Amino acid sequence: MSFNTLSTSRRTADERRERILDAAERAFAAHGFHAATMQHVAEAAGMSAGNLYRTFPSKEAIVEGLCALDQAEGARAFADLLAADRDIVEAVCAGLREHVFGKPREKARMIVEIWAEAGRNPRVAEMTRSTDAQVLAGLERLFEAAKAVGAASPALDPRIAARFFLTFVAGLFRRMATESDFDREAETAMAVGVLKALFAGALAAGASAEEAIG
Amino acid sequence: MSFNTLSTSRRTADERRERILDAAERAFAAHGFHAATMQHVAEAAGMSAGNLYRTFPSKEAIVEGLCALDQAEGARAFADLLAADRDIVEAVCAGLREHVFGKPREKARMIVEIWAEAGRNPRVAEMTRSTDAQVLAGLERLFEAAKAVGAASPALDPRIAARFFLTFVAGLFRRMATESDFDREAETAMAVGVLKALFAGALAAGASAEEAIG
DNA sequence: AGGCAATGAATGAACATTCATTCTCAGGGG
DNA sequence: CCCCTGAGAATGAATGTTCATTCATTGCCT
Repeated sequence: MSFNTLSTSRRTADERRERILDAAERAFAAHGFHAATMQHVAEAAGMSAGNLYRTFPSKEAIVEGLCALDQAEGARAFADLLAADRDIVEAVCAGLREHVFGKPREKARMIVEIWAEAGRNPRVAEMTRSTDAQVLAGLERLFEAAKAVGAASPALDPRIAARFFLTFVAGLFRRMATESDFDREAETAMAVGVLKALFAGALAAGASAEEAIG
Repeated sequence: MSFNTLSTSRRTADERRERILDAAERAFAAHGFHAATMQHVAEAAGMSAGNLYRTFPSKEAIVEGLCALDQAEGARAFADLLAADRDIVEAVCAGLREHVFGKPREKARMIVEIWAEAGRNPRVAEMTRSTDAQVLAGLERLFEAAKAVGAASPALDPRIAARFFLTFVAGLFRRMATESDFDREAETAMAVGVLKALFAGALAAGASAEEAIG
């Protein structure tokens, strides 16, 4: 029975961990990492403050656990994108709809909070760096694949396109986080337009400048 | 002489204010608004903690004063842009070089910090909202002017282009803030490419999708 | 002297963390 | 069937620290 006991305790420990991180996400999104108290987190999790320490050794551990979770989630969303078998442009649009515009406002706030924390906490900085690198590499492969099947202009530079896309999506999150009247419909339309222009080769090095006036 | 006395005391009060906000910027960029202490700010300003209260009524007032300053600075940078008499595309590139890529990393961190703070402090939220609105309106006028003089494609939608540009620049700041190896040269090149494509009409509603494959 | 600036120790509140205590519940013996 | 026991889970009051804010005091300039 030691197996059973172990697996049971494992499971409940994981559940508790998940429950606390879920609560922490709400508390931290509302107050920020440093202004939120352990009381806030405990209240959101429906348990006492002291009990949090049975699962996490410190407040900072909760912060870092949450950052890791969010980063992993972002990376997973991109992995889904790469595995898609549909039309590539369509797949990217769908990913944007679901994993960017589909997120609640608090999620965007949490992401901005993590960016700020990355500026001070080296462990969090390393998490964002590593996720960025993963996403950039994935996007690069995606654009290469799109070129290979003719879904993207041959003039497209995959590396530059990947950096552009990452930048653009980051900007979308910042605007979702701070604009209370963020218009998801209108912004989705803009994003789709941007994507199509990107695949059409608008960003190809130097080439587009000529078309401007002529 | 009451005039003199008044203006003298005004000036020194303003100087002190400026000096404190300058110090606060450094302290807050390093620790974040909530983890930075009044001691940190005082030390950075070269004065005692108690003395800060002769100029600001509270820590929060310093935070808000700093946010206001940064937002005003951003708005001013855009105003410069609008007043330029050069080629419009060139002026925008120059503005980007100076007011985005030309800023030190801490400035970008400060901006991300302000975004995070806007999520909790309504007064800060209002500041960012108002600056965004100003910048959006300015950009819209800029794109309209560019179309009028033939510097931008007639197909360009100024409103959409303005929203896109704001999003893109926000993403650049986020990446400057978090990427320790941010390559200003390479990113500037990318940004210039994006701008040229934008002016060339790449974002024109629907039109660009067709060019993609054909 | 006298007022203005600045100091830094003192105050009190807020908070992360700890820990003695209480609760819960599964199992077993009467 | 009921009571006991003990171990893991959970509580919440206590602890010690950190920090914003205050204020009595000191220095400085005219």
